[in-house]
This record gives sequence, C-alpha cells and structure tokens, in this order.
Amino acid sequence: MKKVRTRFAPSPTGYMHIGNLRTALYEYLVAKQAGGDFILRIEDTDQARLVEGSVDIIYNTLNAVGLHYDEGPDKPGNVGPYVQSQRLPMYKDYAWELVKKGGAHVCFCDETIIAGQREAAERAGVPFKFNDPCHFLDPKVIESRVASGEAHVIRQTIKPGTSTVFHDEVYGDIEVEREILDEQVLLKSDGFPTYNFANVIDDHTMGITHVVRGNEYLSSTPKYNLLYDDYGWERPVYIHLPPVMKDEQHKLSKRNGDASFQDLVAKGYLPQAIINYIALLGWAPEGTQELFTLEELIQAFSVKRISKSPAIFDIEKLKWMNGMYLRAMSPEDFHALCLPFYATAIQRKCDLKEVSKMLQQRTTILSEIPEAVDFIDTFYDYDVNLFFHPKMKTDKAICLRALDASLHVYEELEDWNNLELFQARISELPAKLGFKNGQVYWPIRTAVSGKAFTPGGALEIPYLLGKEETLKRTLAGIEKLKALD
RNA sequence: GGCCCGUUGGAGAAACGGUUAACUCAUUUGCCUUUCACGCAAACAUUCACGGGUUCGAACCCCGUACGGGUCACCA
Repeated sequence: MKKVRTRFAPSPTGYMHIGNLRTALYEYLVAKQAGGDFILRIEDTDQARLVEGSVDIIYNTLNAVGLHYDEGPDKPGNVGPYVQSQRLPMYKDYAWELVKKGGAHVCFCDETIIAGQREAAERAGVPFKFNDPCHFLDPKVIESRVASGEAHVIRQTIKPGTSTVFHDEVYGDIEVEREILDEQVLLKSDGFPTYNFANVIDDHTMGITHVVRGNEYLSSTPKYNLLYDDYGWERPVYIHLPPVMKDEQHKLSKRNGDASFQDLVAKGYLPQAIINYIALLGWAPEGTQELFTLEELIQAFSVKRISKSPAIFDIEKLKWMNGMYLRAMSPEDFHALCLPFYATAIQRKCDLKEVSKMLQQRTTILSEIPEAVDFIDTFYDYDVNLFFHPKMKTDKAICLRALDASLHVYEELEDWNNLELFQARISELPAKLGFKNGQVYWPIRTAVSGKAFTPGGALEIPYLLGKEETLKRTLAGIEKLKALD
C-alpha cells in the first residue's frame, strides 16, 4: 500500500478564508489518519493576483491551528520545489511530452478566432464548443512556426470516443460525456502552465495519492483524468468537498467581505475553537460528541461521513463553542488571554486576576471584554429605575437602607486589598437588615456599576473599584434615589 | 442554455426499508441565582422540497417536477 499523501495548495492572493482552511483541515486529517504526509504547495502561477505577505499568512494560520505540514516551501522534502513558480521549467517539458503522446496539440489561434466561433454558435443557438483548426496542422508546419517565435499555446486534445467515468469518495461515481469536455489550454502563450495543467503535473510528481478539494472542481476532474491516462499515470483518489456557505445562496468568500480566519482571531475566537467548529461543517462524527481536539479529530474523522450538500457557516454556534473552550481553560491561561484586552479597556488600577475570574464563566468571545468591563473606568449616568428590580422587590426604602448599610461597611473596612474580608462583611448585611440577599446585593451592584448586566456583583465590584470610587458611586446612587418623590 | 451536484426544524446534522425522525447551536419557558452568564430541566419537524411509483411497510429505492449551487477562461 502506497503511503497516503495529501496537499494543501492555496494561491497567495490574500487572507485565508474559512472554506480554504476547512479544506486544509480535511486534507490534513485524511493524511494523518492514514499515517501519511500532508504537504503545502503554493500555487502562484497567476502573477497578476499575487498579494504581498500572503504566504506568511498561510504559514501563520496553519501553524496557529496546528496543521503542521510534513513538506512545504520552508520545509523541503524530496519532491520540491514547493512553490509553483519555481517549478516552471518542468511544465514545458511535460507539455511537449504530452503533445508527442497525442494528449495535447499546439494551437496558434488567437482570441478573435475563438470569439468568432462563439458568436456563430450563439447566432445558431447551439452550445459553444471551440473547434480548434490547429488540430489538422502539419507537424512540419507547426515546428517551423514555433521555431520562428510565433505565439502559441498547448491545448489538451480530447479524442472523440467513449464517456469518461470516475469515482469520487464523497459524490460516488460520476459520468460525463467526453464530447462536452473543453480542449483547455495547458501551457499559456507566456510559457506558464494553467492551473489545470500545473495541478496535475504537480500532484503526480509530488506523489499525491488523495486529492481533496472543493466540489467546484468536480466537473473538470474528467479532464484531469484524461491527462493522467494519457501520461500513463495512476489517477489519485478524489475527495470533493461541499462548499461552506454564508447563506443559502452565497459561498463564504473574502470577496464578499466575509470573515477570514484572522478576522475571527482578532475578534477573540480561539484558533482551536475555529478549527473544531469548521470540522463540523460538512462532516458529522459518528456519535454525539462535538468538542474535539485536533488529535481526536484525526481519530474520529471519516471520509465516508462527509456530506454532499453545502453547509452554512453559523457564527452563533462558533460563539458557543468558543465559550466552551474558554471555560475549559485554566484560570491562568484565560487570564493571559484577557490581558491584551484589559490594556486599553481598564485604566483604573485593580485586581485584574479577579476580573478574569468573573469573566471566565460568562465570556463567549474575547472582544466582548472591553464592553463588559467598561463600568470599571466609566461611571454611567444610569436611569434610577435600574434600582427597582421586580423579582428582588427592591423599592426606594429598601435600596436606601441597603446602600446606607453598605456605606458603613466601606467606611469601616480596614483593608481594601483583602477580598475575603470584604466579602465576609458584605455578606453579613442581609441578615443584619432582615433582607433577602438580592434586596441588598442588587442595589449595591446597581449603584456601583450603573449597568444592568455586569460580570460579578456586589461581592466583587466595590473591591475592584477601591474605596474612593465606591463611596463616590454609592453616594451618587443615594442622591438619585432621594431625588425621587 | 448544456452538463454535473444537491434539497431532513432558523443553523449544523443523525438515520443507512420497519414502533413516538438522535444529538448540538439558536429560540421560548421553568429551576438555580445578587444581575447577566454558567449549570440543570422542558418545549419546539402531525413529518423528511413537491408529485407519482415500487413495497406488507420509504426520509431512505425508482421516475418526474420545482428550487438552489457548481461548471462551461491563456483564473485558481
């Protein structure tokens, strides 16, 4: 049995989008599950679309999610180079070899000839298919025209005959009529290969056994197979993937401004959560487990369970999953993740570790943090009605008594840096006043935060704010209440 | 338009011809609770795009229709 080899072959055209990342994930899983190799190849034959720095984005992204490749531009193996533009010389030779084998031919037609045929076909109302007059050129003539430097391309030759069938691991057996296949350009007039050609040559010369890619390639696969056949090469196993959609009609794409991997990370999603979530887009595990580490995915993954239909990317579920990951972290790790968000959001000096402790149980994405903790720095001019909570039965009198009692605690507190002491004192209050917990804690929390929802409550927030600020806010709250008639 | 592919609740999905169509997110409700969140519990598809057919029996098999996507470049 040959060693399984898959490849991720992105074009360096900008950001890594989610659909692409999922393809890389599945390629990785297919390889690793079989103890095979996962290879990175950069496809940069379209010079016009190159974007500076995108190769680094590819490296960084794969690294961040743990999709470590066995061979790649920066990790050469035996079948390099791993950047398509550096492989240029070989394509020409392969193209001419194919011409000799009868699988391709030289074509001198320029666009006007093709356009002419297309128009004629449209006028006649028949489907257009380019009929290449260069098929019938005399080999001698071809040779001299090429030698004289005349512009030419090399096109695939589709010989009339039987239909072509192939098997896809996801979509099953697919059959297309050979007659409808286009005689695509293999080698452009600038001497560069087209994607269609380079892809096949690269996959074969790099020993790729399993081709995993988006299903938009499903319909051109027969042409690639013809190439394999004409060279006498073994066809790879095909695994075509359904697209990842943004909604029912539209694919997720960076052109539409949809979130890229780095956008999500910047918003505070964990790479691990992202990879876990996208694994579930188009693939379903056998049991009901949904949270997987990469290692577990390698074990659980199965090509048989890849779906044929598109999956819509649901940010809500990603949020949930991200929250699960955050909660599962150690308090120290979570705190470290929060730190950068505090840097700009919290200027007041306070116990940030305690803030993280409160945040860990309720945060879904890290970027929510600044808004969640803004009350620490900012004292909002809140509506006095915030004090009156129907369930807590907190009327004006109760609130005033609770706040007043809290004031005494604050005044008499010996050490504001002792959280346990502070909490012990505050928690004595309900019993002392003969109130329910909520009747004391709710007014305190409201006065001191000015917000309806906060991480932490009466037992934490004053401690964070410190004596001076706590007194100021509590007094302000009392004023607000007293101003009511 | 030709060809290829798809269609199970708002989203991801299970089921692989046989009792009340798993599970997760979202939503709603209840419990817990100092708020929110977390956690726990429950509700949510009289039905599997639609119409025929095969079968004792169909979401699962067959045919057709509709809708959606892909592809038909010297782009990848």
